[in-house]
Amino acid sequence: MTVKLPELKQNFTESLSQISRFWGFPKGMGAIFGVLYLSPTPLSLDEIVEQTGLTKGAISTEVRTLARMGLVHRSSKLGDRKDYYEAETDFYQSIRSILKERQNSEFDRAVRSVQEMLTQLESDSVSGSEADVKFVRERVKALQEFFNAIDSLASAVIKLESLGITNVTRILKVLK
Amino acid sequence: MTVKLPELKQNFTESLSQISRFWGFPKGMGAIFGVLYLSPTPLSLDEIVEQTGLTKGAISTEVRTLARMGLVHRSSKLGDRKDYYEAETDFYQSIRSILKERQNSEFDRAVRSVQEMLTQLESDSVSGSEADVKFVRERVKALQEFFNAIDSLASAVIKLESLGITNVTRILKVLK
DNA sequence: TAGAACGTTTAGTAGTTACTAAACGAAGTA
DNA sequence: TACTTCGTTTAGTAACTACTAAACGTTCTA
Repeated sequence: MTVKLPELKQNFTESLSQISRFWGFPKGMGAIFGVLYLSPTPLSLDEIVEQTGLTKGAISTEVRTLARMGLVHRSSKLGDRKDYYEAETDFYQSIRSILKERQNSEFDRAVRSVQEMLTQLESDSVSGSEADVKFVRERVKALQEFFNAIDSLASAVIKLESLGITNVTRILKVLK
Repeated sequence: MTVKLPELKQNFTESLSQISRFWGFPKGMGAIFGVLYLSPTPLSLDEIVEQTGLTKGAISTEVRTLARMGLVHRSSKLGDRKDYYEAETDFYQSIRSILKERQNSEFDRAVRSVQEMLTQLESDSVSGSEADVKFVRERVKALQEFFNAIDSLASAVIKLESLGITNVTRILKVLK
């Protein structure tokens, strides 16, 4: 038995919606990316409206954050007042932009705050029983080191300049 | 100028709350983990109530999901009816449990769904213009390969048996 | 100038989430 | 037995989120 292409496309966008929601993004974002990703040509805002069922307003705002994350690109044709959007197909490129975007975020602020605590703890400027301070210092330090490791891993991914999937497989071999 | 230890601990748990929320978990979870992580001894439910300001009910449920993720461990003393909780300090161990937990989740279902589409597309069981089908097939395939790469990376992390941070640094050197 | 074709912003809403307060159950103790 | 002392479950709520519908501003066109 055969499946019709438009039907399959719809299933695809639904899957992307779920994935989007799972990672804490609005499901509409996944849907928008989905239709753009499966479109051979860039789509206008109204075409996205038609294919997702969302309203212009919602798409207008969500497409902007998608662009900020580097997952879609906005372009325009000469002599055409519409904006056109297309999906980024290099996912590693996207990851890079997302990670850059997350820089200077609430997350980073919190991590920096932990870093400051550690320096305080290491400079003996914390009052309390010797043993207690030592214990807390070691725990905080361990967490800080973990954060650093994650951070290095992230920036390592950022540095992977469009070498694609083969690179990841290379890493995995090393891990064996 | 010096800071008092309890004050610093409180700042710490607030930072963890923010980090928790950033990753899509309730901020209470971060706070609970925070006080457990900075406690030299396992804490009872009521002690956590006291230090976080949350109610027993909330902690009861959230501590359970923390345990399921392997971030805290529940234990009990003989002749003491209370349960005691302590934080896992091997973060790589925790990551492993979290990733295992996320297996069989909504995320995985969606990914499998995409996998099924791909097999359909590759077995010529999709009706539509030749060029269109080909285009969609290639796009879906690229996404699928990306998912596989991420998945391999995840299971590679799972396999890192308590080798700690040095291992991550090893990986990073390879990436250079 | 009026009007159409865009994208954006705003006000309002349905649904969800992270809690609290309190009832509940189980298990030990007098 | 009744009384504590635990942890759990449930009902309700305040705050937030992802939207919709519609007003709005801008730019092109007649």
